Amino acid sequence: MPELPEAETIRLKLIDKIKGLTISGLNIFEKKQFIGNFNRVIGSKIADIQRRGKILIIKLDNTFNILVHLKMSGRLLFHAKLFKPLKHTRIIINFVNGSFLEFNDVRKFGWIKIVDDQTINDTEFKRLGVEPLSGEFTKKYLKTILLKSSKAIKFILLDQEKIAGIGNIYACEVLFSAGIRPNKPGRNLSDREMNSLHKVIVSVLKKGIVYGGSSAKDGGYVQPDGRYGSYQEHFLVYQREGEFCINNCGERITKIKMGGRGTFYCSSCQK
DNA sequence: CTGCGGTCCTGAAGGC
DNA sequence: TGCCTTCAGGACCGCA
Repeated sequence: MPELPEAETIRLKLIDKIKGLTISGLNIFEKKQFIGNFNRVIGSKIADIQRRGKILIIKLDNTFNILVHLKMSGRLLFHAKLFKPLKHTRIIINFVNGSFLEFNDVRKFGWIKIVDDQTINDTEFKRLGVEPLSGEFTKKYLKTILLKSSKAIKFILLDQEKIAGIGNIYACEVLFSAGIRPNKPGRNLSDREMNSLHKVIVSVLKKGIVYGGSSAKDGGYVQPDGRYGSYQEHFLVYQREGEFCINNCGERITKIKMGGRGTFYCSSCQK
């Protein structure tokens, strides 16, 4: 499912393809997934693509932005020409040069929103926490949010109001790399564990970007050209239930449910 | 305020 | 073969 590394990969791969293109029109096949006034974007040019957490921000040359959240099964695909809508194509953004951007989403959880700059600053991102790959995400910040919460560390990592961009896959991978049990209360982490956690949040997310994101077994994520990411080949615990831990501790990977989400960890290496 | 569980949605997979 | 159940899960909503 698209988390920060997947959204960032899409941003990096899409920017050269669509920057400078003029929008000629939109096809909206699933109304519930489109929010805002599409007239605001017709005739405007793509100025830039940015990202906030898991949300892509396609900035236009006026004061408007196209926000995209892919949720679990969303895909953003670029087609140079002659694109025919597929079964799960929900929205198409057409460019005057004949190319298209396709928003495809099997489960219909994702959305596209048209918002102006003011709305972005005042409401849209107001409740999002710090960017984990920015200078704002310091050890001090992490320690502060952890010490304030008695919630399980995994829930804190998934809380977009604290840190923006971590989803279920990267939360599992981060906690394994930090040697911390997913259900350990945030405020019970030792100073050493907090330092380790800070370090691996950054390194695991960066690694996800290097590998072009993760196209997990059940996931819908692909890059804008339709190709898979390869981070799933480097999963240490996610979807590895019953397999031996890579640390050769002799233990097998355990799967539990936390908040209805699959949670994978090594009961020997994660304390 | 917190925390918990239901909801949305579809297709794949498993059970009988 | 075919039908039914379960599972995947981010964000939001309502309730205790």
